[in-house]
Amino acid sequence: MAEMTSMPRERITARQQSILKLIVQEYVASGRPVGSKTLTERYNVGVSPATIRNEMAELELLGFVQQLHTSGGRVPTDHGYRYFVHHLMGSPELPSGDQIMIRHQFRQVEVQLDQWVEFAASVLAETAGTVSIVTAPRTVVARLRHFELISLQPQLALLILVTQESAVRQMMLHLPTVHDQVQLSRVADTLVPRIRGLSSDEIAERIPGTSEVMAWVLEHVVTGLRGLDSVDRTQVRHSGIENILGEPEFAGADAQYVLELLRGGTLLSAVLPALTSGDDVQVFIGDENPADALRRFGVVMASYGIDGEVTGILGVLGPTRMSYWRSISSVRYMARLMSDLMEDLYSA
Amino acid sequence: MAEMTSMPRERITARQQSILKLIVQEYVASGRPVGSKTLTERYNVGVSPATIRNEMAELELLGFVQQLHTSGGRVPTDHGYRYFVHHLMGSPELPSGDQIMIRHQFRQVEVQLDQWVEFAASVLAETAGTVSIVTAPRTVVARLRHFELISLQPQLALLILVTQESAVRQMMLHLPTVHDQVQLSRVADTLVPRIRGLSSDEIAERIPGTSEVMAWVLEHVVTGLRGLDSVDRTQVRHSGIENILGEPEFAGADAQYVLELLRGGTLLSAVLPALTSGDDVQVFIGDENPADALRRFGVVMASYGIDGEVTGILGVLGPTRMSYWRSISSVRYMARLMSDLMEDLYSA
DNA sequence: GATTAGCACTCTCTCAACGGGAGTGCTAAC
DNA sequence: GTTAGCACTCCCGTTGAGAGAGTGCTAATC
Repeated sequence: MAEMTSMPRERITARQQSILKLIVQEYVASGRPVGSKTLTERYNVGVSPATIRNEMAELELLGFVQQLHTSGGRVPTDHGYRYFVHHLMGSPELPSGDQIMIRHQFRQVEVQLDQWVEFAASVLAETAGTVSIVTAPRTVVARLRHFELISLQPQLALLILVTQESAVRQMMLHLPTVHDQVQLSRVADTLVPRIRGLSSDEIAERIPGTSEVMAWVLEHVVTGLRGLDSVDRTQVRHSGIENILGEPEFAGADAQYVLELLRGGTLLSAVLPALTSGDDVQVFIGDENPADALRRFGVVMASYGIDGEVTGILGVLGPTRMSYWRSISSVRYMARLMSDLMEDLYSA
Repeated sequence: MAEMTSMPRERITARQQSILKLIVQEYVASGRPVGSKTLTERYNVGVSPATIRNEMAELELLGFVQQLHTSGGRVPTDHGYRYFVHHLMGSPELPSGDQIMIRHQFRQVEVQLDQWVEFAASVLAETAGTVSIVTAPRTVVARLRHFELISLQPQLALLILVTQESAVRQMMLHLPTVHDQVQLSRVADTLVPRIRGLSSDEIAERIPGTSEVMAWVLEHVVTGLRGLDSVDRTQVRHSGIENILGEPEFAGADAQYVLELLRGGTLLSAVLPALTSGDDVQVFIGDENPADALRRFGVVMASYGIDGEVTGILGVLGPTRMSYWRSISSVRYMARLMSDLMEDLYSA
């Protein structure tokens, strides 16, 4: 079964192709094994059930479909899905109406990274009709653009960091001594030009040789920047669990399992290494998944952002019996949209 | 059934009380109707099953318990739960070990409102073992403390608002003309002292009579402040859906219903008007719920914050058959904790 | 030679029947 | 007032029959 991960090379006839296509479509829609008779009834293939049966038997021999029980209908194998995705599905593009609508919705949202990530997750879940997951983009290494100090109480200040990539972070800062807004502004005005454009490590080297407050502030600037270096767990959003609760595959306990996958980070850490930086969508079906925990699922993922600068990951997770057309077109479009948004933010 | 919302006044004997208590506890734990025999087997009541049966018949007459089917075990009624909560449960307090642990965890989290709200939701879900919901605190009316302008691109700036209550909001600002950081800082320095302490409406009146950029900036300060006036939809967090997925009450489709309640805001808008500002936890059981949509659930809610200044709501939602002890103690403690955190922020 | 009609067969799914188990109310004895 | 015993009720898991859908095979047809 290991060599199943390679692309199928078998030649099958045009009629077999169209039958396979119908089986996949029908099974995805109904969730029940597909028989020869239902096929002739529901679609107008030009041939009789008997002919379909012969072709089905052949398709089964080649490993594209499978019988769950003797004399039950056929169900696509992972292999069959893969063939469908590669050769029969066509090029999945979201209807341009949907594209415009989504882009418009994003204009309504407050221009802020957090919001985008969360919103992307919910839009993706809805258009794909499955569970979605989106990580906040991660810069290779965060560099400071600006920071501000705002006095909240005599010994408590708000520190606001802005990176080159316009990621923003706020932190409370308990000060060692009493300072008012004027003093704090002076501290910021002095420090900012000296550390602009530097990474956390570079700033850390310069801490010595400044006053007590300044050292204190710098120290927290460094920790704050460090936090922006790596993917933050709270910055991974998922959405759309309700979409799979109805599916027969996920009766009760299995939905819990999916939540585990999403929340525990299993999905991400499993998929991450397999995600080549090739700029298109990647599809993992059943057995092909890089982790055993995902063997029963279909996963469609893409990275977004600007190569070498900021990159994030987004994608969907569903039963192997999912609409790959919807999923792929949705993921592809969302990745493109998020990349565009990053471009807007980053191009200085 | 409407008068059921009032507190039960019936006098029942001490033995009936302890039997009712056992029925509630056993039913909450097992989920199956409780019979006289199981009770004597599992707990050592000093009497025989027959006696228990007599007492149960009496309890049923009084409306505390109910038989779902003839000759099935007994199940508490909403009335019975209410009596249990009021008279039999004792005073629910989280074990002090848990209290310390939770408070400690909050120290680890970044000091930021968003984070607190999200974290509170997840902690509450876990300790209560149900679905939780937490709203961000809302100020009666937001008043500006400070704002900053940070240049991102020649015509794009980041506007950071800080309210008196230390709520922070960032917004992207497309500028009508080109400005650099120095110019923007000057704008901020000029405006801040003139509008400090004012609400959005008060600032709106002063817009005329300033330069083009200033008017532009002020306009956005006003919209930004307005956003902080009201509860933001994205600022309502819930957590713990996985906790109810396993329960027999929520096989499949019903879990979707709960998600609807949480996300659509039905829960909040139903419970909000009924939440008197009395500072303790409020419990709605089944029929007592202010909205029909919640009739099958138990809801435990409390408001937190500082009266008249900042208030938010938090609570849990579960099947009527839920552990009210756990829920109430968790909600009570979290409300207290969040209030303390608000106090720290607000006391200037 | 490919296609199709017909047929016997297999397997799942639904539904009714059934018996064990748990619980009840009642009566009579303690 | 409490309890043992008993007849009765109802749920629930199992079983078995029949309907429905699907299959493979063979023989006839285009």
